[in-house]
Amino acid sequence: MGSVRIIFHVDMNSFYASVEQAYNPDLKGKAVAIAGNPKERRGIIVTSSYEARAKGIYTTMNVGEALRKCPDLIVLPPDFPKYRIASKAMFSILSEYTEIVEPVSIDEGYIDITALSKERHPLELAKEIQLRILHELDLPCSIGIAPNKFLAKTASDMKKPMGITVLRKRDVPTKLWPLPVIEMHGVGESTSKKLASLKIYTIGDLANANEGLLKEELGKNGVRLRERANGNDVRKVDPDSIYDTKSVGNSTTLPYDETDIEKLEETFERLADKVAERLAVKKLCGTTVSIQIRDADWNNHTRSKTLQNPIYLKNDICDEAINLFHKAWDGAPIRLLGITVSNVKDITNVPVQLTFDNYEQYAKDEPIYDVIDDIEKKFGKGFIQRGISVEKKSTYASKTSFSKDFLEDLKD
DNA sequence: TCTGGGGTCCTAGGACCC
DNA sequence: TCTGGGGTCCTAGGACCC
Repeated sequence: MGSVRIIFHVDMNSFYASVEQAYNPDLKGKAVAIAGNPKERRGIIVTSSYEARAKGIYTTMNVGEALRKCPDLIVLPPDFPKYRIASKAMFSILSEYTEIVEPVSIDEGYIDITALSKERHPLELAKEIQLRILHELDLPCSIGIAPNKFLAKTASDMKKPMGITVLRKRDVPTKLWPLPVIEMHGVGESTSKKLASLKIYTIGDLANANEGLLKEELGKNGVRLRERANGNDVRKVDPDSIYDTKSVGNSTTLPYDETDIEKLEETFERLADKVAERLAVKKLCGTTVSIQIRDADWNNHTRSKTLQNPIYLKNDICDEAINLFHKAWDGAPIRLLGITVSNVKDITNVPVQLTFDNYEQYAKDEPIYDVIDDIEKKFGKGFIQRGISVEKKSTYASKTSFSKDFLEDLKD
């Protein structure tokens, strides 16, 4: 039999607000909220201190509304560099105890302390970690202790702020089953409605529901949720999960619903610039470009295109995005635009994409050099802009990289 | 309560290949 | 000749989480 694991879920309490309060003690004990962009319509509350929550402030609330409800609310813009520093410090405390640390987001993570638990009582360990984070970083957190990720996560949610909760598998029928099914992580509004139509209202109903029925109505997610409702979850704590990014995107809600194509194209420029920048930081490139369009009625549309060769440059991303946009847009006012690059790979494992400026230094010893020469003889120096790729012992020209004229010419 | 921006995972249909 | 089954990739949309 596989032995029982012991997993902690560490969840920082109202993280952004707590970090602000830690940096500026004047904010302690006060109603503090972090809002996306306090002056524009996109200004919504992202996090708020417990003092603010007590006055009816909640996440996603509009800033104007929040201020009406709580006039002395201190609204701050987010300061991500600050939060990242606090986050790193928190995870570095966790990694003093074990290497099996999995950051889930900036303010929460799992650790597997099964091995450590031979020497130390898990509850004592949790108390120590919680107090260290409080004393060294001035930040409150809640910790869930359980034999798997789902139960640990559920447990950390049960007591906030500064809670420590143990949730054993044998506690599931008494502590979880009576709760409405929407309380479960992984069940949102849509799933809970679907479940209600199947007369499944509580987590207990879900745990004891017919598996075939769930599979039929909700696909594999239904089966998985049923497992979780029974307290089962075999997912490992994976320290490497943060290193495999699947996509990089950026989106923005426009100041007002927009129909002006120039403004929209400018927006795509900015989005592409940010995506390119963030890809560069992560040393990634990708083959699929998607755009997201949200109209005034909150209807979302996506369009995507998968290319032959991965891209990462701002202009390449922007061109693809604008092309997709023109194919999809019917002229209706637009509320939000987004660009995402997916199917990403590490840029160092990908054939070098040459530009006119750098091809000489890369191509010197490669057969591609002759090809470039030939092309330049035919079309003049400066014709090649990008898209000659060099791989060990093989060369190819990217389809998407040359002008139409050039492709026409190749036909004969 | 009329809603930001970052993501992940899943599904279903169609194209295409063997 | 109009007919199987399996697998992979692409696209669009949806659900969920923080």
